Amino acid sequence: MDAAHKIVRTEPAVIAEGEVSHEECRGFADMLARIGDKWTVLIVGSLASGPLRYKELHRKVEGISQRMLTLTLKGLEEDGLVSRTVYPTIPPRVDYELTELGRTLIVPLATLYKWMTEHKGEIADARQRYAEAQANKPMW
Amino acid sequence: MDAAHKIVRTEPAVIAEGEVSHEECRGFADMLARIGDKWTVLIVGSLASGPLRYKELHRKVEGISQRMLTLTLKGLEEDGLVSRTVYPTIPPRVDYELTELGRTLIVPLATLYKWMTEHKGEIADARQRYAEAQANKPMW
DNA sequence: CAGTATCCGATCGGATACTG
DNA sequence: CAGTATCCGATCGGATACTG
Repeated sequence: MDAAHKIVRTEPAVIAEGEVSHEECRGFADMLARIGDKWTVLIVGSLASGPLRYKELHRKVEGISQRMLTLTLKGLEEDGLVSRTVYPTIPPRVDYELTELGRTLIVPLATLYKWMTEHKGEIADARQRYAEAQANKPMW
Repeated sequence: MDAAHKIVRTEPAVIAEGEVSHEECRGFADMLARIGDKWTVLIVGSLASGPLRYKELHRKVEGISQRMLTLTLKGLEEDGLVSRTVYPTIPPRVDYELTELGRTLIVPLATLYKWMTEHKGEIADARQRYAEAQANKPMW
């Protein structure tokens, strides 16, 4: 059925100027679920300056629960963005570090971060205007 | 209490090389919840090539429910990223269009998109390696 | 056409207690 | 120290029916 699927796509290449196929969008959205996740970004940001131990991360990423820290790190490790190194000492020590792939992610995240810092004022203004417009709408 | 808050921050400026304060990170994370949202990105991408009506968006962003389309558009409008224009005809017509601010968002999203397309192969490989490593771990 | 309202299962994610 | 396991309320988000 994979073959049948391929036959249908008779004109695979150019879709339109700047347009993106449905499948590509879905893949994009799926990856975004990981990359765009709040804790993921905070953890990657924390590891940007060098490797950290589990507890150091827990302290640095304020507000994260053990559960979310562990789960998010597992996801990052699975995606090859973070490496996990166990030192079999007593007490045990585990270091987390960005992989080469993980370090490349810092660039687009920094771009996003820059956009946010540059436009957060405008967004705050827009929200206020929106709130006022909403408040003035009902007539009573 | 806002004043008291300010007095505490006696050394506001430089935090460290590349470091970001806790509050900044939180704001970053909060904005990410909007910007990094799956439907938000898909809608902004759909509107990148020009304004669309509600139903056109519904068709273009495959798989979105009316509920999520409406809610996400409201959020984007609230943040000033999308404008909503109502034509009081019968039947009604409503156009959604990226604002100037919304159009600036395309740049960082394109950067992220580029990163994903460039590295999705590596991520897929990493996932496979991880899955195999997991499968080989238990000894039975 | 462009929504709104309601219901309701699924996932998220914190809190807490326990473990190699 | 670096987790795992369990519980459980909160939010997410689809499906469906209805409306100006």
